[in-house]
Amino acid sequence: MWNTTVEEHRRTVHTAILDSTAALIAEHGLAVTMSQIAQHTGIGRATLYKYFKDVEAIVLAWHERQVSDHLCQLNAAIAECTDPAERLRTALSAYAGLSSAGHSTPHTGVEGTSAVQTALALHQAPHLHHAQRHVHDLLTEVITVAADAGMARTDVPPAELASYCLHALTAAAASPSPAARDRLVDVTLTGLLPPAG
Amino acid sequence: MWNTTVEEHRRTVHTAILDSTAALIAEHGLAVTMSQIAQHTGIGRATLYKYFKDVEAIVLAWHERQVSDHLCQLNAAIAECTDPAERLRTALSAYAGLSSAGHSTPHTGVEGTSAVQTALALHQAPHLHHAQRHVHDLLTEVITVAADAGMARTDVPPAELASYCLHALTAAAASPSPAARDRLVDVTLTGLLPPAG
DNA sequence: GATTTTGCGATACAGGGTGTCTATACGCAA
DNA sequence: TTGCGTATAGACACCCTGTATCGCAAAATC
Repeated sequence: MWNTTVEEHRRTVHTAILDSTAALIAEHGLAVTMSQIAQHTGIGRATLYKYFKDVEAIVLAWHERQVSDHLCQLNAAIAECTDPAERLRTALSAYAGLSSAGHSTPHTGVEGTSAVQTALALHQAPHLHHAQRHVHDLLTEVITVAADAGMARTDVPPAELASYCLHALTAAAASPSPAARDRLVDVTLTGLLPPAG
Repeated sequence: MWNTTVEEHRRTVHTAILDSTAALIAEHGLAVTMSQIAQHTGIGRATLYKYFKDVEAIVLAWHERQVSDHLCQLNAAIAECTDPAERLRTALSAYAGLSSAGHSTPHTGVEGTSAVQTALALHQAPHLHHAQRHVHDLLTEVITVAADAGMARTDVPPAELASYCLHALTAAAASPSPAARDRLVDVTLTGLLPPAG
């Protein structure tokens, strides 16, 4: 496992731990032990404690990495869009796809993140995790731009609208059908429209 | 603790276990042990195993009871309404209030159920729990009636709309402000309207 | 190339949670 | 009152945890 330098080795082990944890969670659920993670990663159990304090820290780090990836994909998806309305729809559609991504590819060990996210939220309810907050901020910005262009309602704070979207789109995890996902995005998008009359 | 008959005693202990578990979860999060539950309930740890197989079974039973109560409150709330549109708004508003109920009254030990619900969903993803499905069915029926009356869109299956509502309204847990909750209900309700044009 | 530094694996230990077995005490029916 | 079913608590072995320690290998430095 020793590649070149020390720091790179630590980075390799770090990601290997996160990958192993993801695979174990996908197989056995949230009831993962430090022993299982160490054994699956191929390192000593005591060594694992040099990298992470406990299981929760590992799961949290893994979730953080997942959401960071989602954030990058979201940024990439809306980068090409110039029209505020299209940017908004693209963002929602991309997030809906990410929400249901885990269920379609269980082999990769990428479970749905929403369950873990809310499970962890019990302990750290007050402040959302960094990456998750970044996603919220990104969507808030997109909605604000759309609202300035008259494409979204202004009687509700954009931050609340973003929270509404993020929660509503998690329903995409229940139905992996792409058509259903499109319908969900459409319905969610309708909720953002200014009240008629 | 022995009241009258045996069966009633078992029922008393059963509810006492669920109450203790709720209190412990509200205080320590999901990391609850059988030992803690037994000690807090005032019974032997081995006795606890006669009532429930493991912690997950207890949490699941508690969640089932919570959702059942929610279902009753929903039914009571919409019972007085005759107009389909008002029935729909009342149902959504009531559910939004229930979603954020736990955070305002931590003393009662009634934590927010959404986090536990999705955390448990990791293990039993395919089939929702009985009571939760009942809530979904109830909302589906309300939406169907509203759609028949022309108050809701018909291009999306009512079941999907119900799922959309249930997920979107869980955003109410983030902001305990009643005004924000009303805005959320309004936005969610807008998503149910038929597409303009 | 030798020395120092650092990371790593293995082992051992105490503390606590888990699951099960068994003996005791009590309600209940005959 | 006697026997049966049942609830209950104590006890046992097992596993996980968190930490401390030791020896080894490899990197970093001189």
